[in-house]
Amino acid sequence: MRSRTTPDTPRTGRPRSAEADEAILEATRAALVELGWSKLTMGDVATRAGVAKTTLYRRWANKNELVVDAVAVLFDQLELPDLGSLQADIEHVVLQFAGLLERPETKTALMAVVAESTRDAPLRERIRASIVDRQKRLVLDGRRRAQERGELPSEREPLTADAIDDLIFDVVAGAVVHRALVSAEPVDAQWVARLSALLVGGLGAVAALG
Amino acid sequence: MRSRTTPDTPRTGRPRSAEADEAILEATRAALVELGWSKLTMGDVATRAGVAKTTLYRRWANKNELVVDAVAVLFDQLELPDLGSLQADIEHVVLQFAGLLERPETKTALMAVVAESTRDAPLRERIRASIVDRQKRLVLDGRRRAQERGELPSEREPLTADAIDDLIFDVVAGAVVHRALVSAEPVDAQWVARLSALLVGGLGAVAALG
DNA sequence: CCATTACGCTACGACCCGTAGCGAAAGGCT
DNA sequence: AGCCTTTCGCTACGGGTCGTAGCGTAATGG
Repeated sequence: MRSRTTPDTPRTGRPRSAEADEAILEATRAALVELGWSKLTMGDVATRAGVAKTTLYRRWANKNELVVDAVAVLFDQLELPDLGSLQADIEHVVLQFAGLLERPETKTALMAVVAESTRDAPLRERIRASIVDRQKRLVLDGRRRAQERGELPSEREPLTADAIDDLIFDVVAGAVVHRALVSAEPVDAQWVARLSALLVGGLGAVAALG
Repeated sequence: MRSRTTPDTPRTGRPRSAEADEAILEATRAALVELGWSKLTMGDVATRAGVAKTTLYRRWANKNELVVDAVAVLFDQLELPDLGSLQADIEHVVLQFAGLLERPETKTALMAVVAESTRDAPLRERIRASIVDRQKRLVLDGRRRAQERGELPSEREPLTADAIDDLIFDVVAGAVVHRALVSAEPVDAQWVARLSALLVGGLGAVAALG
């Protein structure tokens, strides 16, 4: 966590209510499901959480940061069990990610906060730290495992390896998001099978570039 | 075009001002550059366009539809010149698309309207018709040319061919958008070269699935 | 018991929304 | 020409949200 506006925890005075924290985040998710991003208001969230509006503003400066924190915890579920092959690992994590994007909270919130982040560097950093990096770690773990199995060669140039990791991440995450939110079509097993085949088949060609 | 709210063009009465139309769309783009999506207001756009606020609402029901129309024309620039090879065609169109996403108008607007469209089916359809389909046609043209050159086999199953088109489209568009807006890193020639190598190398593996 | 901070509550100015009502302008129709 | 119809600019309005200020009260630590 460690993300909301808590610059220096004071050692004196009444402490912040942890129950209020969780109630606010839960109320935010509920409001996202019910109203969506654009119709969600701070006053409504406060009412749902049984909390005064001023209590919200003591913790989050604006709607953007509140929603990022409310949605971020959902991405903690993402895991990468070792299924024995690169293709199986890819398919599993893609289906997991797609499952998250099916949820109405994330569907309406994720794109909205990313859109806002194009003009708000601190927000972009907050999203990166609490959501994006968590996904990216799965790519790194997947590549490491595939190398240990001998499915992928160990890249000699660390700079190139990083660039390929970045590419894979943008391709996988971007494709799933685009399929789910822009094309608005289901991320089903067949589509995932084709995507992972494309990746596994294409990785060799990319590595050959050097 | 043919997108704004003009259900049945009446043949009587004072006609709508075409100058006002263009002034409003231009003012909308300017406001997007200067203020971004979230701080753009209908009143401000009207003032910039030198037009009354009521004139806006006679044409567009809300901010979402106005912004979609204002941004859509930018996507008319996308073209697919025949560069002689599939890889060259891919790299060219990806760089073109990335150039569009670099512009502050599209950067702030595209994700925002897509986010809104998750709860607004008519808006989603409007985006699809005026923006997404225009991009997708490039994919179809590119595949047809590659087949004519003998770079790609002609798929026997039309259903499979459509599914692969969909996949390619989501992968390319999704990867570029994710790279530009989420990872917030440049879509430069080297990244594009790796992406197109991944695609060209992986297409064979996907086709082998049947 | 005192300093300090969080809390709930109320109230407030500022802003934006979307619409109504008006008189004037700009076309088509006969 | 005269009439009809629709658009235009303008003003004004109720309704809603924002983010903050001010207050008295509650909950900690020294």
